Amino acid sequence: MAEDLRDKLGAQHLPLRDQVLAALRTAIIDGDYLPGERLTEDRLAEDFGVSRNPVREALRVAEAEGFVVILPRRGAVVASPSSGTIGDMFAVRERLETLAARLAAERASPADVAALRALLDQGREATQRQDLPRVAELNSALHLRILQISGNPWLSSIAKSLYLHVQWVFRLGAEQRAPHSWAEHIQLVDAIESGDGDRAEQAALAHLDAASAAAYENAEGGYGAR
Amino acid sequence: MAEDLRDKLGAQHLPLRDQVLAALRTAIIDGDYLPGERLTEDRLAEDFGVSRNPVREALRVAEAEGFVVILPRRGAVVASPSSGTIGDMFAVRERLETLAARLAAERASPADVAALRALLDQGREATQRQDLPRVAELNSALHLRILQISGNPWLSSIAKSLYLHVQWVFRLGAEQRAPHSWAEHIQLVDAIESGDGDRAEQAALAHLDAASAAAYENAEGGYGAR
DNA sequence: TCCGGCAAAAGTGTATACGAAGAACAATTT
DNA sequence: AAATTGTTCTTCGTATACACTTTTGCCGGA
Repeated sequence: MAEDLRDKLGAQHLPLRDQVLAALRTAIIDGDYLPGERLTEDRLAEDFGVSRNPVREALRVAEAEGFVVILPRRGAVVASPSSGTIGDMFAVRERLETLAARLAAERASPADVAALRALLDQGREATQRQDLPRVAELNSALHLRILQISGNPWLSSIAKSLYLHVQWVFRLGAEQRAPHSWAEHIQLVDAIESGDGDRAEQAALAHLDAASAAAYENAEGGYGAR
Repeated sequence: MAEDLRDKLGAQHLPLRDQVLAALRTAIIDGDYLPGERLTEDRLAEDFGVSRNPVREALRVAEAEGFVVILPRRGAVVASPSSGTIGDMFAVRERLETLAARLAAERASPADVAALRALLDQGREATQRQDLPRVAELNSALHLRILQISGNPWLSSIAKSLYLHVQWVFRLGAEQRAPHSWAEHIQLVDAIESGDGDRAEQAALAHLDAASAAAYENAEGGYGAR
């Protein structure tokens, strides 16, 4: 029997609450809902065209992820990513993504490396076309892929969440730096391909330091802290 | 992350969903709900004596935290912490908690150090009394306190979540090691008090390595990976 | 005008009910 | 024995109700 488990379970049905959560996240990241803005359940329910229950469940997860703050009997407000936390985020990313790079170097299969190279090529091409949104997208894809190759689920899920917040804090500023950082990406993938964990970790560190420095420059124009 | 608004006014309520979530977490960690066990909403609602709504919201968060897996239209089952992830968890903890130790060393106020010393004393006392549960509790309290002193909210919240999972995977085994590890704790606090980041990081690393080694020994008797 | 208090409004927290649809399992038929 | 059908369980989304809390806005009085 060639029947797989994959569509055995109703896997293509995605619950409304997940759609609401995704929509809520992107709305917050894109700035449609501004930090400090009050998010009443009724309002969200109306915005997304659903009832209160899916909204409530999405809100609880969004709270756990740090996108909103829920005050008892007062409701939810969009969290305020004070620019002071940029340093905190990068400190954690530095620890986590360097580990990911090391593990990826030690475990990457040829197919994994090929996938990374493909992303690299697309990134170079998109950079030439000045397609900034696409570059940013590929940038995320590359890093996420490395996380995945590392094979450590904790690393992967934690860093993924961090990534969303990084994008939130300086949503456009980072895009402008992305082309510049592409050379560092090549170094990183080269190091991973070599299988040298130390070298990969070093390359990741260099990349993050550069990104961190750029982030601080762009941070000035960001949101004020509440 | 930590909004001061939270404890500003009238925040002593503690919504039911939070109580349910806490109860659910501890029930899973304590093994009252075993991995793979099916958790229907009605059943949980009855177990905790509440309606389905708080249960649903708690389940979504528990899913985000990795304690349960929710299959669309099938319901929630307790996640299976295969012992193979022990190494993954420790790899991440090593990166994170060493950073926490370093930051704590750099930022700890005298009051912070005093609080750590107090925990240390209580720990020594509890160890003499052979009060294992209390020792385990103080062990958690100490590490959590260091996380908090580090002042990095991301570090704190991520590591806190990891901690719960670590306790889950080898819930009793770790308790038996706890007395043995107390000497390492003293080294760690000493290093933090000295303000020497490198030394604190080193002490944290030594502690985690020892804990990791002990964990692997105890892991054999744990759950089988389903 | 400004202040204090009081009452209405808004909004969350919780419970309950109901219909729809998917998934699993049992029974029946071929 | 295999396939089909039917039943049951459960989630999913919706709707409604109500208690309680916080907020707001109004009103009268100084």
